[in-house]
Amino acid sequence: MKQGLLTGRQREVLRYRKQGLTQQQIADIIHTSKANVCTIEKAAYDNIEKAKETLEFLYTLDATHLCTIKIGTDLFDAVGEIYGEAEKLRIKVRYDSINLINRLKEANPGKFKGRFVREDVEVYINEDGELCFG
Amino acid sequence: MKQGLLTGRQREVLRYRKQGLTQQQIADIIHTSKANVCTIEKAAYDNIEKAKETLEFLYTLDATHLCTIKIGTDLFDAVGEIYGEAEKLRIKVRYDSINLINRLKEANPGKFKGRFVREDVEVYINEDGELCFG
DNA sequence: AGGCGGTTAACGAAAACTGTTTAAGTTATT
DNA sequence: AATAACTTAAACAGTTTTCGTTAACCGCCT
Repeated sequence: MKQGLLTGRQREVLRYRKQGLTQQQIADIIHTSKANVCTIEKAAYDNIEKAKETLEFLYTLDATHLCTIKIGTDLFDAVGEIYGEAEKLRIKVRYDSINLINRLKEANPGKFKGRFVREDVEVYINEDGELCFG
Repeated sequence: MKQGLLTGRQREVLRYRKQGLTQQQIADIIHTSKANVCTIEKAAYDNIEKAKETLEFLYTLDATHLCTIKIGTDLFDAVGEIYGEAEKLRIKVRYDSINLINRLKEANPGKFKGRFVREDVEVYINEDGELCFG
């Protein structure tokens, strides 16, 4: 039923969508509700997103540990720490402060509350200055 | 904890492995057994494989439905059917009989028993003669 | 033979995922 | 304004993953 991340249902829906069918038309064909088709389609795109992120991680696996942002840290201090540590390694970070904060928040939304870090965040950097968080 | 397909544990193990540590060394660091490190690493590679397959599917999403191999069909008849239908569409299949059978079996091992099909198999083809099965 | 690196199988518990339905909400088109 | 297309959220039951343990197994090396 499953190849890769996508269930049989999800592949089915994506194919019909590629053919230009509406969610209602697909629902009729596969004998379910249009709401369900919507859910399945959404789940499919979530899975595709996950697949991309996974391979993305592989490409940044050559990164080395830069520092740990401790719980309770202010985001602006975290940025300073990251720049400081990167400088020690003589690596130029690929992001300015603003983008760095955005990347931090996007990487793990649950770990941040306003300006503060709610859980330790590991920071990794590769020789190109690309960052990733774990 | 999860980004993409990989759990935090899995990313952790992959990073340490990239640094050249043995499973036993990693087990000591993360306080578990080497058997567990092995399992986690294997699961990580399974997930990476899944991610690749998922994106692979996306690239073949432009395929159109070619035919349905009905349950109980002999594999060799299935091959004939696929060639026949492809010819109707004036598309040259990218595989000879042998490779076609291999691709069929690999695509969904559970659906085949010896020379026979145990479950309906949908066959799709794109304009390059590339096949995929659902 | 014994140590080391790696793998596998079996099993339990907790967590996450899947397909559905129902119901309420957009947005776009006519 | 009305309809169609689409989105979202909550809740459910069933299934699958994940992490961990224990114990056994293989190949290689000195």
